[in-house]
Amino acid sequence: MEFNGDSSSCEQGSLVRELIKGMELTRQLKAHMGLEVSDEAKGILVEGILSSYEKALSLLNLGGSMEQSQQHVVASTNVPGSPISVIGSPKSEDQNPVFNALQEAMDFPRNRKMMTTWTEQVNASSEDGLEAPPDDGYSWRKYGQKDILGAKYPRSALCTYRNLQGCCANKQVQRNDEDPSVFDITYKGRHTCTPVQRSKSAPTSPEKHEENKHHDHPMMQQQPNVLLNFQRGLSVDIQNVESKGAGYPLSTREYGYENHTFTPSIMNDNNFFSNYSPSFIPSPANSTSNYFSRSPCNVSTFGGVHSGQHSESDIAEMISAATSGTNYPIIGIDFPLEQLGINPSFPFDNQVFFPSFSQPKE
DNA sequence: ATCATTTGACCGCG
DNA sequence: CGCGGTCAAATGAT
Repeated sequence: MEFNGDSSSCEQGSLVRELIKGMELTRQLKAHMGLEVSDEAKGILVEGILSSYEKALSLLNLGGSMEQSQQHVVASTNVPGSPISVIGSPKSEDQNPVFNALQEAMDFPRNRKMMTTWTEQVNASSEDGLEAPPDDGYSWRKYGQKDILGAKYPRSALCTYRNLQGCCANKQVQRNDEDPSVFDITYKGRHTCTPVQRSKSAPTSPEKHEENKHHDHPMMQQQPNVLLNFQRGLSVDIQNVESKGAGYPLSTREYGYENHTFTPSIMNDNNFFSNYSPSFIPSPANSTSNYFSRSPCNVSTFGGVHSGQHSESDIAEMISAATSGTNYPIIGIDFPLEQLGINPSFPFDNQVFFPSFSQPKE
C-alpha cells in the first residue's frame, strides 16, 4: 500500500500543495481583478495566498534542511506581525527568500532527523484493561511492528492516513518495560490533518468505540473531543509549554499523560508554534468558529489543481490558514459572502466553510 | 468485498 | 554487520 511513503517526501508533498494552492489563489485573484468584487473579498484571497506561502515556508523550515534554508526563511518569518515581508516588495529571484528556500529545498534532500519529534508517556490505567494506548484524537494506521533489542515489548509504527489527508505525522508506540500500563509514544512530523474521531472503529485503541457512540451528528462526533483535546492539552503543562517551546497538540485525555518530552529538533519555527499558541484556546461561547480557525492541525489536503474549483478542504484551509499562525486580521467565517460582493462564480459554497459537517471520505 | 492489521523481508544508517 | 524503520503480501475482521 501507499499509505506510508517516506515522511520527508510527504512533507514535500504538503509543501507542493501549499505552493499550488497559493498559485491557484493568485490565479483567482487575477481572475477577479476586473470583476466587481469588493476589496474585502480580494483581501480574503490575498490572505489565503499569503498564508499558503507562509505555510509552505513553515514546512520548509520544519522539515527541510534547516542549516541551508533557515537563514532565508526564518529571517522572513521570524518577524512577528509582518508576514508580508516574506513576499513583500518585488525582488529578483536571487534575493527572494521564497525562491531561495524552494531552490534549497530542491537542492538538499530533507533529513529525517530534522523532523519534529517529541515523545509522550501515556498511562493506560489498568482498570481500563487497555492493550493499546489511548486515542490521541487523530487517525492512525499501523503499518509495522518491530521487536526492539533489549525491550520486552515490540514497537509499533503508525502513520496517518496521509493519502487521504496529506498528513505526514508518524507515531511509534512502545510499551514500557517496567510498567506495562505505560506506553512510550513518539511522534514524528507534524500533523496537517484535523484531529477527527473516525466513525469506524479505530485501528489502535478499543476505547475509540466508546468515544464515538455518544454522538449522532457528524459535527458532534468530532468537535467535543477536539475541544477537549484543546483544553486538556493546552492546560496540561503550561511550564512545559513555556519552557519547551510548546504548543504541540498535547492531547491528554482521561488517561493521564504522565510526561511530555519535546525533542526540539526544530525550535525556531515561529509560525508553527504560533499555530498552537495557548492564546488560541477556544472558549465554549465561540468554540465553533474558533475550531475552524484555530485548529492545531490545519487541514492541508489539496485535491489537485482544478481551475476555478476548490476542494472543500482547500477552502477550509484557506480560511483556516488565513486566521491561524499569523498576525493577520482575523477574517470571520460566518459572514454572508454576498456582503463582500463576491461574484456568483466565486467557487465558494457553504459547505466548504464548514468542513466538519461533512464526513471524511473513506 | 473492503479495509485494517500482522508479519516477514528489505533497506538504510551507524 | 546489526539494528531499527518501512514495505507489502497475507491474513483477519467487519
